[in-house]
Amino acid sequence: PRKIAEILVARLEAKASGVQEVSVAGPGFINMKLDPSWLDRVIPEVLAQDEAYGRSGYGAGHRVQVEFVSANPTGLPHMGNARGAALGDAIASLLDAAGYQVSREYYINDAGNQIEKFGQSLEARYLQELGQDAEFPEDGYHGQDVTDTVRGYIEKEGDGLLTEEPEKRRLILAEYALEEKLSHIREALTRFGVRYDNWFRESTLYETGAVEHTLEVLRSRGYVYESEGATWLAATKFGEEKDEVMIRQNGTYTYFAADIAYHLNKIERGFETLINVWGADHHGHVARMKGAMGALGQDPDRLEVVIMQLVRLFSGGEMLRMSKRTGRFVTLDELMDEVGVDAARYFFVMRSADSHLDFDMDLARSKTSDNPVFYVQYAHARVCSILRQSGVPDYGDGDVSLLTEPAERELTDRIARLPGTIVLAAQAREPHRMCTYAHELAGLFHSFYASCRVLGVEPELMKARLKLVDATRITLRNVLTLIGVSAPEKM
RNA sequence: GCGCCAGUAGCUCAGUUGGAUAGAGCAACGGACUUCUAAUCCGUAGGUCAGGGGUUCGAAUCCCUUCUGGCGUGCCA
Repeated sequence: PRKIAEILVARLEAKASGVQEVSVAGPGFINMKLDPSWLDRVIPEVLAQDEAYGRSGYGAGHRVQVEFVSANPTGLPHMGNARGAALGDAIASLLDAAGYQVSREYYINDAGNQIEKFGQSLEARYLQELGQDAEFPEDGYHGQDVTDTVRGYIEKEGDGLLTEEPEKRRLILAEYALEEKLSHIREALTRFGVRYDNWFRESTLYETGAVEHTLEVLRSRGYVYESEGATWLAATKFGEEKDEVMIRQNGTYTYFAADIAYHLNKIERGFETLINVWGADHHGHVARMKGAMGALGQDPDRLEVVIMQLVRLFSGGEMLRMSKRTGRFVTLDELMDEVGVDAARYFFVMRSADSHLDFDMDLARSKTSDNPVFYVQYAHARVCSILRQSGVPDYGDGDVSLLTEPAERELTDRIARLPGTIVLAAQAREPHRMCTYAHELAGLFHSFYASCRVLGVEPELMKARLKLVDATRITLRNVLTLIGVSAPEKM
């Protein structure tokens, strides 16, 4: 390889393209050293683009839908949902910045079995609250929030349901609770900084006949059969270990049947790529969902599922279990109260999705340097402080070629890498890379700060450095915005 | 049993898709505030990349295998 490299280098005419020097190194690498003036183009461009800096047209308007959180509206969003929210939103933002046309969606499971269970739980609490003897379903929702909801209902609507048909009673209570939960979920996610383009209700798939239609499509393609009183999907035909029930013996559709209809619906709405962010407890669903796409005659690769490993919550050195069933879990709201939105979002995005996340509440709660989000935010605050105190009304004519210190060059170099980093992170659907980038950029700025004074140096150099500082501000802010973390001007 | 994810410094984790001497943050140790925010910086120390085979010029990264932990393997969602 070295000899080949030498032959190539001898024939390269690099000077014309801004390359200062070409050399062979190591086992046969061809190193091209850019002309120092190459970096001088960076800062003016960043200042000119401002909020658009980092964005690119890489995705060429390709239509992508990101579906995330989609927590059952039978409870409040918990830590796992919070990770999904931070992750999904950041992935969507990354794709948007990389030039894709992105739509964020929340799938509301307002139909099916769990709603039935929800109704039973509500009914039991309702009766109990009104002094009746009612048995609480074993696999019901044990959370205190169910009782709270019921109390609120009684306060508003009274005890009229005592005389209602049980089935209708459950339906009324479930509908009431569903809307209440849903509005809490919206509020919590809004507070968390997440905005959805669409909230999609599972129930509409039944109302519009989409589920039946989907089943017909599958049937016509030879993937459906009847057995033991149930209707099955021949999943083994597309490589699954066993077939799956679509319609139960009791005539109701399974979650899987509705989910296939939902994904067909997404395709029909014109999304070219579908990205779902799911918890690890759903990973068994991935292969059969992709297989079902194929069975529908769609390209399975259009569906991508980002699986995130579960969150373990530690407080006071003790691990807390999270379960809606037992009702013992930390809600997204409680998390935001405890550690704030910025720390929470940074913590969730910081780690790659396929690592387990041990969320240390005590650490996130602490406002000390142990907390990595402060390191990055502090860099931004320092930047703003310099700009605020500079007293220089206009440094637009600053000459950035005066920036020759190693710390200045390294900082500029890293600033220049934002657009490429965003594209790579978007391609890989890995927003944690942006945290790594932000942390490195902040570190380079802190080093620069320690070795190069800005204010009070001779005027021409000061103006050049103010430009660099301003470009750092823009870059830090744009990265933080991308992951949903604020960029404070003072700390 | 089978499948997915993980195993990298004392701890928590990165590692740009197979490249050059494996990097950060905490924790430890030693330095730096008359000057733009010390929530910072500079330095020192810390490694059998879980173990073992293999692929090749070259492996933390790919393949096989063993071990450990988590999750899944429902006519639940």
